Amino acid sequence: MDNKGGEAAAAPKRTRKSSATPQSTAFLLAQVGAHGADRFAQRLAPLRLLPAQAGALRMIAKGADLNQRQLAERLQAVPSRVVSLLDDLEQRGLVTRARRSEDRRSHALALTPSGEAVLTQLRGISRDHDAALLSVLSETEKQSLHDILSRLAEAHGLPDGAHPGFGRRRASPHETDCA
Amino acid sequence: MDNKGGEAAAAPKRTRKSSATPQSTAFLLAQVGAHGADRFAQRLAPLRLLPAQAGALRMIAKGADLNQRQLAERLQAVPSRVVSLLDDLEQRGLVTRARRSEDRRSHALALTPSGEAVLTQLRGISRDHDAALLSVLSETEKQSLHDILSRLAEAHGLPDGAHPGFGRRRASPHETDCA
DNA sequence: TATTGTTATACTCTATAACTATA
DNA sequence: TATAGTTATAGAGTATAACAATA
Repeated sequence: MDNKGGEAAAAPKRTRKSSATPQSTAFLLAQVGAHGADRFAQRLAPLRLLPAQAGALRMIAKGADLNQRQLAERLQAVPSRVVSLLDDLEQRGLVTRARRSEDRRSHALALTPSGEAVLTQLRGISRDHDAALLSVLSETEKQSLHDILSRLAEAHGLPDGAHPGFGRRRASPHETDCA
Repeated sequence: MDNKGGEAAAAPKRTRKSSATPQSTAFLLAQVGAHGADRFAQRLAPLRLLPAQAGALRMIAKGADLNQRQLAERLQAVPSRVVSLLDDLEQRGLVTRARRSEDRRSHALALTPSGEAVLTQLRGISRDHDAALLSVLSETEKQSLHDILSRLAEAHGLPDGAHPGFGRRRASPHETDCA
């Protein structure tokens, strides 16, 4: 409730300098990762986009003509969750659901021009977020971190672009800091 | 729903090799961090401990004679949440709440011998978890990753030992893989 | 009969705020 | 009157499973 808006805060309440027991790497990873995810969600808030919706837009842009089943799979979310995600995106004119002629059960998902525009904004936000989160690192360190994390993601079979958190909701009632 | 039990899975469904657009470092960080947190929660399940409870035990062990208000602060959780966390721990004889003589409003928290024993188990689990999560890295890389993450945690003022996820619940209905 | 998408129900969880007791 | 802890309530969000339509 104090430095909620600060990016690289200068006044932590309780520094970890004096910590006799150093935190485990896995804990730090989870801690920093979750913090970053929260900050990212806040950056997304002005666009009225959930992290999972941002992921959906990226997925749709990449793998053209996905149907909802496939999207759910790649997002690691249940189909009914994808429905509510897409209901919103479609209503706001960012995504279209088109019944396929071959198989009229399945919806081909595609971005509208507005959707593409939002995706572009999204990319900018991602870049800003990355830069802010890693600002204290040297270029070499950034590179090294990226390499290591890629290796870990691959080693653990984490599907490309699918956040475990996409399944969850993530939205504090009072996160209107940026808006 | 496929490689849920595998640690360093050998058969990812969708490798990230061919990914034309490399993931941002922040995304990878969140992705790997969340995955690790999930796995850790699973390791905790047999002990019937929530991640936040594990954090509470560690906090109580470290800062002796905390009261609930202080614990809530360090855990970045709301006081009422701490109550339910502790209700369980106390009922199971891992933690004691002792009314202070100086200020009878405040409860001095302490670990029982059973609580100490669980804490020891916890440390073992943490070590195992760390080793498993980082098994594909060289010693140099592990060191490098730890250093970088520590720097990031400090730069962003993340309080030592407090997970942003401690506020949330985290417990899928069907996570009885390990048990 | 199997599969895609949708809806609806039931459930879990969390925070807010009222409440009690101490100070 | 202010603070520590507790309780209760209300609100948000998810998954499960039933459903409708296609195949």
